[in-house]
Amino acid sequence: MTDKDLKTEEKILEAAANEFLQKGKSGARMQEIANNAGINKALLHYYYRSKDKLFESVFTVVIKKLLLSKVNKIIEEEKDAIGLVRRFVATYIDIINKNPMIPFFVLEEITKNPGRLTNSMLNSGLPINKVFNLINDSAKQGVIREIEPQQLIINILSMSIFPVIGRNMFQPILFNDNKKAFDQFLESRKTEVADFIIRSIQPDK
Amino acid sequence: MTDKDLKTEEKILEAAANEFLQKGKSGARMQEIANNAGINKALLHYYYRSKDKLFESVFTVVIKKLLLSKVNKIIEEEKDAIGLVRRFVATYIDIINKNPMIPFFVLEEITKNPGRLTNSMLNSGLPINKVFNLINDSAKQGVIREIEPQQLIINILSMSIFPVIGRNMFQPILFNDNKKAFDQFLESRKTEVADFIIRSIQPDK
DNA sequence: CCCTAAATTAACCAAATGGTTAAACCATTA
DNA sequence: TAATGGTTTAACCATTTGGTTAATTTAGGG
Repeated sequence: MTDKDLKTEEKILEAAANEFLQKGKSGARMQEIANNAGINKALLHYYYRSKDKLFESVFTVVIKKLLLSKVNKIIEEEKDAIGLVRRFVATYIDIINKNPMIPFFVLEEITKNPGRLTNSMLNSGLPINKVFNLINDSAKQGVIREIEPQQLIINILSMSIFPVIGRNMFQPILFNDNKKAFDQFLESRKTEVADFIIRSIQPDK
Repeated sequence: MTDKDLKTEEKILEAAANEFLQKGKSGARMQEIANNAGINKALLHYYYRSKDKLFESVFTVVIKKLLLSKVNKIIEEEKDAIGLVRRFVATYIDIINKNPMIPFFVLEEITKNPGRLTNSMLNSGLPINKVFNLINDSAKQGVIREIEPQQLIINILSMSIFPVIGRNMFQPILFNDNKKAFDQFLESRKTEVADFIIRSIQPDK
């Protein structure tokens, strides 16, 4: 019982995640989720009462399980600004490459439904203050130049996330729609982006 | 007749743009568009046969009218890599700030419906080759360091576009949900981003 | 082996939604 | 002013869609 319970609930969540990630909240169809989970549609409502509730579950799982975990660890561990940039960029691009739908999915929901964040995600306690302090301290010690932490952080995130989100835009325009070339490009960015950033935050001599 | 024709068609297109920009293709409702245009729903189908056709019109207008025009001009005019970066970033961030919904709107459609690009947009003849050449030539002349044009271009676009797209994510997390502070932040990026980039592409001495 | 409670399904339902139709309206012009 | 053709509307329609209900199946414990 317990065994099959979990299996069914898990199957639903997985199918729902696929559907929501692919088509977004309003584009997703409960029937489709049921089909892909290999169950009757009524069972969806048996486990998760409504589409909204189901979405909520998927959203939480997707965010917590696939994004916040590794990131937090890196921030906690790394005490060196330059090293943090290197490790963060490499890890983050890697995570996103392996789950290319997630950033857009999260972005869509947060864009169309602001106020999502303040609750679950902000409480997830991502150690943003640590990053602020590290950037400021590193500047004071002359390891990097002075720079507003927000500017640096958003630059890093932008260059890590946006290329993947905008893949279907960039690949045709900048790579003749060559999938392999674009995959290589993304792979190379794990170090390229870090180098690009580090060059820019080198202290003025 | 002709006068009122255009007025109605225009009203529809405007209302449709608002609805599609706000809720996306699948979230948009024909009834809502009709309401906001102040007309009967049947009129929508009289002028634009279906939701798809209407969306198509909106999409084309939005892209051509609001994005490609100014950008092309800058690229055509500017012959200096550093100057191009400065002007492009300032202009682009400005355009996007004034139309913050557009990037996400375009992104959503292109993501969920790839193959959109190859037709209308790629034929719009944006002078991407000019940019490639300028970057390569500038590197050869020692004005900037060697860098893959794609890396540089995508870095520029990422840092210009993503902060606006991700506003509802960044504003709460990095700015205590202070709208004014974030507006100032975006404004300052018109020069900050250019500086950040230029520092990074300075030739190795 | 039977009883009970949870799991699962088939058949429905009501609301929403994109789309259609036939009639009314309005402006132009012959 | 009456005919004409484009414009606009009210009323419908068929389908889709999220959700419900009542009945059936399944599994485990006594």
